[in-house]
Amino acid sequence: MKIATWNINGIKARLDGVVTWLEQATPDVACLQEIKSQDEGFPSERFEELGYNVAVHGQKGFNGVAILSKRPFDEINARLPGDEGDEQARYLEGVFSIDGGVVRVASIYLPNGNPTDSDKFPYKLAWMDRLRDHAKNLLKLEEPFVLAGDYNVIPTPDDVHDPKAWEGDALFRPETLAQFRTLLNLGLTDAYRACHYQSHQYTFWDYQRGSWQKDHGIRIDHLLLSPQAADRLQACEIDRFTRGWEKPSDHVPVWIELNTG
DNA sequence: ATGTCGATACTTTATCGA
Repeated sequence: MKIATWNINGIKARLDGVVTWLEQATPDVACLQEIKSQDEGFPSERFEELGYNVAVHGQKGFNGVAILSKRPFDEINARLPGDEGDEQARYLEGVFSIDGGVVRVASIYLPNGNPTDSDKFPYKLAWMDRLRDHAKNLLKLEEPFVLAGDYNVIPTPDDVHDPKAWEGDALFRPETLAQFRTLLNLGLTDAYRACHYQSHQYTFWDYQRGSWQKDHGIRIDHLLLSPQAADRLQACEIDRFTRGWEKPSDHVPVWIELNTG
């Protein structure tokens, strides 16, 4: 079972690219972030034509997450628990039947948090608290689950071209990295790190300053696996090639292959 | 210091968010 995540930076601007990638990569589940669309504006029909079931949690103009799945959804849960007043569309979870059980997949768009002297940074840290609490509850189910998305977290200096250049940024602040480690320390596995020892492998290159041409990237899109999912992990790869396409997203897809036998 | 995108609105240029 191939499960992918991709921050597409606007579905209206990226529809043709997403369709092309889906036809080439043929993921069973694709988690999308930053759709920047309301539910009713999301082009579900284009994906249904490709054989996908579609779940959308949208918002006008900003944020927004979706899940495309070749298997039917047994369950769909939108919104991260822990703050009823949070109106930002950043979390969507689907449950799918596999042979002998289920697999749960979440599409996550973790807050950016910049500038760090605004209320956006404490919002990011609080959101990470909520994600950790939610993950802790999911772990009690002892199911395979995958938390996939744009974490807006550079886990270590090995995941950025120039650590100095990102010093003080919300994606690389010590508080952010500590929160991310706390999440991992519940017993989750960073799928890419489990499959690759190479450092300086990126999933995002800024549109500015020729970042792509100079390979000045960061690794901020992650798939975190429960122990039951990690035991089934076969592969994890970054589809770098989409960054060289016409009208690219600033992020590229990351995917795993899970043995669901 | 700046460079780029995408979406939005009292749009045709500025603003915000990233």
